[in-house]
Parts: sequence; structure tokens; C-alpha cells
Amino acid sequence: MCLSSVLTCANLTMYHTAVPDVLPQQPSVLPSINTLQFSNPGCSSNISSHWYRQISPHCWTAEDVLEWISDHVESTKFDASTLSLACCAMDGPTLCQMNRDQMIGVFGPQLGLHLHKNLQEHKTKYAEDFVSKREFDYKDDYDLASLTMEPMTPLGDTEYLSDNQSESEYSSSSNSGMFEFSNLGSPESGSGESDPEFSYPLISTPRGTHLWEFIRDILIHPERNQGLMKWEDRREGVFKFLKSEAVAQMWGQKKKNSSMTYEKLSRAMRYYYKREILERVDGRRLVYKFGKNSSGWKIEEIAMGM
DNA sequence: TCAGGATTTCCTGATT
DNA sequence: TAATCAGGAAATCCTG
Repeated sequence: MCLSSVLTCANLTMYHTAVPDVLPQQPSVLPSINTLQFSNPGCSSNISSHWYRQISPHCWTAEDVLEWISDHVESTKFDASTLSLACCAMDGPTLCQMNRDQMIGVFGPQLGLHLHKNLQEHKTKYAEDFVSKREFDYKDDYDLASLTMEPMTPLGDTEYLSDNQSESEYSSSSNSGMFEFSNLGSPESGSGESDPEFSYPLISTPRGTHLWEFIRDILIHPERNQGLMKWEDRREGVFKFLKSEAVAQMWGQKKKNSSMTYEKLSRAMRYYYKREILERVDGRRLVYKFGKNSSGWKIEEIAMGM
């Protein structure tokens, strides 16, 4: 049974359209990103439809969780029509907080036990790698950042989304689908998308997240930054693209533009010089610096939830 | 319908 | 030589 049929059986269509468009899991960009970033001896050969298998369950988005559930619905021959919208609507961090009894309570004895067992295997498998990678790459800023990144409200609370709120509205306002940054404002968007009072219900900017915000969020959100970019000077806001084309493809995926390249992305980045959202870093390739009109990336801002 | 913002696309030339 | 940078110009998409 494929995901779509599970969705149909479980009446999850509405939920599915509300899932944020978290980029790396989308099939068209997967080959390059998987090749570039991950080495997972246990992953399925069908990586394009099992992206979640390659990352820690703590990093799963709501859509990853749904995909995971649908895979196990298939393997256990579970009757998906008995699944409710609410029971599947949660992200990875929420899922990981559930104990065995809770899983059985939500999914029933057969599927619940199966899911619990598989989840424990996933958690064990990735725990060591997840921690060591964070410590290696983000020793200086991850803890601070994690203090102010709170898990998204489980998407079972779909009453937050109005009936006519579109997918793009949801996705553009929720950053990643896993975390919501507290008040990482946009100086020029001016729509209040990052204002705390608008964190939920979701208010969108007309065109969604801006490029510089997308870049910033990759940098301050280690789970989404699988070696794509790194801070050169965290305090000064200097950062470097490590996998420029992969970032460009992710950006293109977000904008539903499969022809995006680093060359085009970098042109958009250069327009930010004039607006002082970015500053030039002379003589260094793939290196940029946040300017005075950018916000949300400073350690103090993140720590204070500004 | 129109204006304006934010890219996107294409291009040429310079630099590494 | 390829990759990247710089920036002009025009096109595109979207919103108000």
C-alpha cells in the first residue's frame, strides 16, 4: 500500500496538504543530496520514497512520520481506514516522546507494538551518530539554539489551520516543520511572519520565506544542515557554502523551481548587498556575511528569543 | 489593471 | 579551464 492510498483510507488528505514542504525529503532533489550528504549502510535502495530512514527520528517532520507509519501499515497489513487524522499528525520529536503504551493506545496493539519496536531501533541506530555529528559541527551554538527552538505543536491540532489556508501559507510560515524559531524576524518582510504573536495561527509573507532567511535557518538549525553550510565566524555572521549546488537545489525545491542553480542563487544573494542584508567578503569564494539589516542569526538574539 | 517587491534568468567580463 | 564573483538588464511571479 502506497502513501497515497493510506492517505485516502485514513482520510488524511487534508492533513497531507498542510504538511510543510520540508525540502530534503522531496523526491526530485533526493539523489544529489543523498549522494552528497549521507552514508547509511542500512538505508533502503528506494531512498527517494524513504528519506526518513536516513535521518534520526528526532529529525523527522510530520510528513516523515506519516511516511513511516504508512510503510508499517503496509508491512503489517493493518487496516488504514481505522487510523484517524489526529493519530498520525505529529512530528519526530513528538513521536519520540511516546512510550510503548502510548503507541499502543494511539495505534492499537498490533500496529502500535510494531511501530514502537521499529522506532526504538531507529532511535538506537541514529542516537550515536546524531550526537557526535552535532558535537563536531555545532559545538558552539547548538545548545543555545536548541534552547529557543521548540517542537512544533503536533499537527493533530489542525484547528490551527483554517479551512482555506493553503499549503504554501503553512509552509512559508513554519520554517522547517520540525521546529519553529521564536521571533526570528524579517526586517523587510514587514508582515509579522516571525512576530511571536503571529507564531500561531500562521500568517504568511506573500512569497514565503526569503532566500536570506532560508540560508539563515539552515545555518542556525543544525538538523537541516547536513554539511551544506558552516559558520566561518559565528559572532560576525560570516558563513560559507560547503555544498553550494545542493543548497541551490534545496532552495529551488522550496520555490518549486527545479532549474535553480548556485549561479542564480548567488545572484539573488548579491542583490542583498545593496539592501545591507548581506555584506561582501572580499577574496573568499562561497563566503558571505550577514549585514545590519539581517536578523535572527546572532547568538544573543537566539538566546533571548528576539 | 497596475505598481512594486523579490527574485529568476541570462549575459558579459573579471578573478581565483 | 572551470568555478565563482560581480553586476546590468529584463522577465517572471505574486500581492495589495
